[in-house]
Parts: sequence; structure tokens; C-alpha cells
Amino acid sequence: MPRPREFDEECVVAAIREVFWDKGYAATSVDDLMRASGLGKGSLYGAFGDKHRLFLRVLREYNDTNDRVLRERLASASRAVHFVREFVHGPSRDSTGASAQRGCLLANSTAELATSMPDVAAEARRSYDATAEILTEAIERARREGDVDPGVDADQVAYAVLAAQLGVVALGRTGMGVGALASVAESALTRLLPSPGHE
Amino acid sequence: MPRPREFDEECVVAAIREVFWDKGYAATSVDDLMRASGLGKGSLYGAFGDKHRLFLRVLREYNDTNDRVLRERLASASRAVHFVREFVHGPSRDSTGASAQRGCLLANSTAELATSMPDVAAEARRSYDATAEILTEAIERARREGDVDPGVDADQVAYAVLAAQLGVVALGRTGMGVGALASVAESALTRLLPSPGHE
DNA sequence: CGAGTTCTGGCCTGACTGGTCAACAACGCG
DNA sequence: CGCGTTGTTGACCAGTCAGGCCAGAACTCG
Repeated sequence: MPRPREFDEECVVAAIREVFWDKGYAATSVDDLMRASGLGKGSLYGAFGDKHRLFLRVLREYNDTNDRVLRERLASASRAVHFVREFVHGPSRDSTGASAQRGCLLANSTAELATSMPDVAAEARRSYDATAEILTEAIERARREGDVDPGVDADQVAYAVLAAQLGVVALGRTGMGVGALASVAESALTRLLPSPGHE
Repeated sequence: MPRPREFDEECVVAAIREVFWDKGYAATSVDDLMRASGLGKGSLYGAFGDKHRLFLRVLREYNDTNDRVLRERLASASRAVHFVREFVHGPSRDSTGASAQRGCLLANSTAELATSMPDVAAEARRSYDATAEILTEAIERARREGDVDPGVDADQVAYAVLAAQLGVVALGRTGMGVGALASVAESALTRLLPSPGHE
């Protein structure tokens, strides 16, 4: 009975995500969002509420997708240790360095907004905890598969690996070359995940 | 012959630093800066140029101070390994967690602005490189002092330690408790800086 | 065809943005 | 005491901000 929507909600969220990702929250105007999505202000506000709620929606979807992808990659990895290595090296896997410099929407948003928007901080924490959980599973599996020293406490190391990856992401934002970035990641990895033969 | 200034430049920069630190660049208005510094708009623009240049001035001074403090701490540390440990644990050294949640001005600014302001990215890179250099010195000294396994490549480990610290700072911004933060830092440290007895 | 419902896009507002500028004030020198 | 130089002030600018609102369009069902 009602008039049907002329846009696909997911496409709009995706387009808007790119803008927030590129410019940050405060530097993005509602006009930018209208242009990127092709929607009028009325449609945007009707469907998503104000800028703040729209941003939170984008961020949550981004995090959920990331978590899902990580789980899938772990499930389909031949060896769990490859998954962990790929996770830390992620930011340096770019021939041009453009995506490395762009960083991670979650990391960027947390740094910009955690103080003034508690819900962003909470969402970030939730997502990081989920990631750490996946990493814990991966490290446990890698231990069983004989690729990681059995003495390591998977839960403890998981957060250290996560911190290292966040650090690599942060360094990537400075424009550090992907080669240097990869060697930082590698340096952290070899020490955080000692092979079984090393004792 | 000229009319003397009625303000101390350093005090103004310090006051303004706090505002940028709390709110971020884009969310800070020139009005905020006037209120925080007590200066009129004309004085502010006359002394520092526009908002962008003022921010860069603040950031540079922040980084220089940080580097200087780090050098002093290393020079006066009884053992270099204590300095490195303190460096990584820094973000978790707060009883309330308020300063941990506030994060680091440099890290916040880089995440917010690296894409749109190349000079911020360059300044960040310069500062991180300087920090890594100090860390390299510290690790070499710790090796000589017998606190760190002589097999570690100080230069490689320095960047890994830096990345770990950046990660701890990022996690701190999510409101993670200082206790949890400290254990992440500790977990990373014990693996990145193995004691000599461990081989 | 008409009634009911939702969607759409643009207009409006009024507050706020970063930045400029001209008038005025405070000082040292001659 | 002027005079030149610089600092300070507040008014002012055009433009942008987020958000509210509404008249009309597009659709389904009766």
C-alpha cells in the first residue's frame, strides 16, 4: 500500500561508509552524504535518523562484516597460523600503499570520537573483543597443529597480536611504505608466535 | 617601539593543545580556541596564522616535548629495560583510566587527519621514527646490561615495541580498564623482549 | 478511480563556520 | 609630546552546518 523505496538500504550504507572512512565523522557534512548516496535529505533522515545514528549504523555494519570475514577466513585456512599471520600483515598487503594509508574505519573512528561519543567507544570495544576471541581460537588451533609453541597462553597472546596489528595500522596511516610496514608486522609476529622448535 | 604582547605564546599553545586533544581537529571551532586561550580572534590569527597552522604548531610542540622527555627518561634510567617497559605500559599508568581513554594527541590526530592533511602524516612519521630510534638505543643498552637476550635485533624489535604501544593506546581509547590494558602491555613485552636466560 | 500510506526532494531556518578588516590602544624612540 | 609600529578588539562577511518541514509524487489496496 505504501510508496516503495527507490533505493537499496545496503547500497546507501556502503556508499556512505566510504565517505565517513575517507573524511572522518566531523569533516563529513550531511550534504556529502546526500551526494554520495543520491538521496534527498528527507529520505536520509526518514530512513536512518540523524547523522550520529547513521554513522553508528555504518560502523556496526562495518564491524560485523569484518568479524564475519575473519571467521570465514579462519574456518577455511589450511593452517591457523597462516590466518594469524595474514591478520597482522593485512595492512601491508597493498601494492600502492593507498589502503594502508587509509587505515581502518574502526580504528580511525575510535581515535576521533571515543571521548565524545561513548557509544562509539563501546562499539569499538565490542568489536575488538570479538576479534581477540577469534584470534584466541586461531592461536589454540595453531598450537594443536604444531605451528606455535605449546607453552604460549593463547588468550594472552591474542590481545598482544591484536595490539600489534593496531600498531601496524596506525603506522600505515603515516604513509610508511608497505615494505617497512610488512617488516614491522613480521618482526612482531615472529616474537609473539614462537615456533615450537625454538625452546 | 611596538605594543607588547599581552599573552605568553607557550601558555596559549598549551591551552589550545588541550582543546584539540579533547575534541579533535574538525570538532574544535575557532571559538573554542578563543575561549580556551582568552585571546581575540585577531590576536590568534595574527600570532599563529589560520587554524591549520595553529594545529600543526601545537602538534609539533607536543611531539618535540615527548621526544625530549623520552630521551631524558632513558638517560636517567638505572636500567634501559625499565625505560622500555615503562614506555609500553605508559597508557595503562592511570588510576582512573581517564588519560588512557583520552589517548595520545599524535595518535588521535593521525587517525583523524592523515588522509586529508599530508603534513600531519609527515609530522607523525617523523615523530614515530624519532621514537623508534630512541627505542633502538634503549634496547641496545638493555642488551649490553644483560637484561635482554643478545640475539635480538634492536632495530627490528624497536618498531615492534612501538607498534605494540600504539596498539595499547588504541585499545585504551575504547575504555578498556587499566588492568586489562596493563596485562596486554605485559603480554607483548615479555615476548618482544625475551630475557637472556630463556634460550 | 479514490483513499490511505509512505517516500522524496527541496526549501527554510537560525545557528555557527573560518577568516578578514578597520578602528582603536599601548608602547619605545626621537 | 607626537609618531611609527605592533597588538587587540569586535564587528562583519559569505558560506556552511544539521536538522525540520511540507507539498506533492508514487504506489497498493479496496
